[in-house]
Amino acid sequence: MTTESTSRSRKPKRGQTREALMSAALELVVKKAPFSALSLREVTKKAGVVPTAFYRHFPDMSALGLTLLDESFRTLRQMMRQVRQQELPNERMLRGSVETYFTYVRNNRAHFLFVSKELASGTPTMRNAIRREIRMFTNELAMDMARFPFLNHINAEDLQMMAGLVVNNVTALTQEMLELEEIDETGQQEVLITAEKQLRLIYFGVGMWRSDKSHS
Amino acid sequence: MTTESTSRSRKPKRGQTREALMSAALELVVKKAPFSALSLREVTKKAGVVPTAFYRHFPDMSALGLTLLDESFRTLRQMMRQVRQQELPNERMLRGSVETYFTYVRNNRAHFLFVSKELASGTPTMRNAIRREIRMFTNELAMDMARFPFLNHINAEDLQMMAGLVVNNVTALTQEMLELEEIDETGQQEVLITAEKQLRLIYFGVGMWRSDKSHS
DNA sequence: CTTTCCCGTCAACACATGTTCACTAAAAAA
DNA sequence: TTTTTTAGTGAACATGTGTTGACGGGAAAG
Repeated sequence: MTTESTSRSRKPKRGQTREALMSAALELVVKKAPFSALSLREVTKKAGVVPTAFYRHFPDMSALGLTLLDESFRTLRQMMRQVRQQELPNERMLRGSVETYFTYVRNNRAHFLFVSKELASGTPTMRNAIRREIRMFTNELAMDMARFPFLNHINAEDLQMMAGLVVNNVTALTQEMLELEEIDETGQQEVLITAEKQLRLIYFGVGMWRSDKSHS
Repeated sequence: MTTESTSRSRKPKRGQTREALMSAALELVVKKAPFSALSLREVTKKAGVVPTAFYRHFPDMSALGLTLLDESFRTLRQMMRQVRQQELPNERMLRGSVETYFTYVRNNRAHFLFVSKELASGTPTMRNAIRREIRMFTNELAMDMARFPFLNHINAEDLQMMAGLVVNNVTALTQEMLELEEIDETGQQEVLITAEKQLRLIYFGVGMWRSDKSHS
């Protein structure tokens, strides 16, 4: 027995209350409302703890929110790393990346949902943090693309634009996927196929790119 | 004098309270929080009316929300109509459409912001209504594209996919634009340029589209 | 051992919230 | 005109909220 688990109203829960608070909040966000609509008491109740215990771990709700955001970012970066270390771009790579990505989304619904909601409805602090993170992803993607042989005739600015296009779409499709029931296999498969098609269009459509008339 | 405007604690405000409530709520959403975080009393206070007066116009807050959504949709459809009745696609059309669209966004910040926030953080009812509306837009766009001469070799399914790509991106760029300060002219100009570039890539990149190997 | 400190509990507060009810003045209908 | 309907007000309620303070048990440090 590791923690003397009588499980019944034992008082000090050995630092695991903090995590209980975090996952309680996360659950509530997933199945109820934006984080800003959660009340401290609500969270502590769901965590099985008295309201005042909250202050032992966080100064206030917004601190909890930022911690949750950090945790989500860790998930996101881990995903990014895994997607990036795919091999160089042959025809198959695209499908592979898309699949690993959306598998990640499925396995981390809560975090993706949290970020997605906060991006639109969070405090300015949160929104900025998320948008900064997304901009970082975009930059990394642009750098990766610069290494693709069939894209090496594209200048840096256009690569950035392309990467933005990709990220915007993946983001949108992610939100679409998150709206689906977890059971809806066919729906999820459709999103995946759409994603692959759209990315294919972006990647290979860029081949037409040549110096054209208008704009500076 | 039309409405006997002594303006000072005059009692019946002739049906204009309803609108006051709506725009009060809209303002609060714009500069404070998601709609779900607004309180009835907060709204009535901002509207300059006693809390109980609310019930003369709406059964509860969620009804106000739906009304606000309706109003926003009217704005959105009007915009769509105006963008659609642009001429057929020469090189200039793209820029023209992009400009009219984002002008609309600028002139209706509140409505676009409201919809954008509710899409992510609203009640399921709201989210579904918005997604349905967006799907409608996408379909109309696909139909419009079908009439473009240089796209008439694309089958319906791919057109739908293309339209989705366009809508996803415009949505994302809209949110980006809404994050900018209203004064930030250069920032807004940049978004506009990016938009045009990205759309150009989508529209003309599709020229490469030919029956290729993989996927069903 | 004793002391310290972490961490959960309980009681209590001041305040904001949604909603009710009865009341009334103006506008509209008769 | 009189009557009815519409749309505002005020007092009052039960409940939910963030936060404070003093208390105490168990784990870790001395």
